Amino acid sequence: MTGTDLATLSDLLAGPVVPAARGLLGCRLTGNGVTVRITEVEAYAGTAGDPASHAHRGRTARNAVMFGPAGHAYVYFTYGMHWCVNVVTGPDGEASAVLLRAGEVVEGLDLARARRPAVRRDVDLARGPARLCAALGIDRSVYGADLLGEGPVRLRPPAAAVSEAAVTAGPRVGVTGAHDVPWRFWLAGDPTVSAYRRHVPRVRR
DNA sequence: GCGACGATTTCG
DNA sequence: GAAATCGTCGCT
Repeated sequence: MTGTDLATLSDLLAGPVVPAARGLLGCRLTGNGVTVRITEVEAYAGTAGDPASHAHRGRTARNAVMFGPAGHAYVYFTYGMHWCVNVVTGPDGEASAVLLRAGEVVEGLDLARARRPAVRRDVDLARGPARLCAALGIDRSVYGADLLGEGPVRLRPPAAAVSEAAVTAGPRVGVTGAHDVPWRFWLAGDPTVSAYRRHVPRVRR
């Protein structure tokens, strides 16, 4: 993402998911008084051949917003306690999206600390998709919101341009399949990037 | 209607 | 290493 205006960002998000994911690095996401600079993302394709995507088996009530226009928030609840947020990408009718996995808190530090009482180091405030949502106060109410609009949760272009050389790619975290697809992107060396963990199936009892 | 499991985090 | 905790989706 080298452009600095909202229209450029909007156009990028309406295109293919991988460039959109790369372009989201460095963007700023503000949620309820806390702003993060996005440092780690993952791309998810729609129904076409990405078994890790929530839209892989087609449209449901939960993933419906993924099939809509780009720039809206796909928020989902997981593990019975955590929220995660995606930015919908691609043309209307195609269900691709980018999971926001981590960010650096650049505004509202005290508020973020209050929302994440267990955290000791500031770099951990939004280091992980559910942590990022907790720090920004994102929950079900944000589902479907236009992030390029003027709501309580807003996505804006980078304050400073992010060079392609600063971006590293690797396999996505925690997904059940498609370990060979390098669709996780992060800013190399940034301390707020989350740790890589392979998917581990839960043990039944 | 029922049950397995998850794009996770935290604590021991 | 394992618990916490519940919405979602496919059907055991």
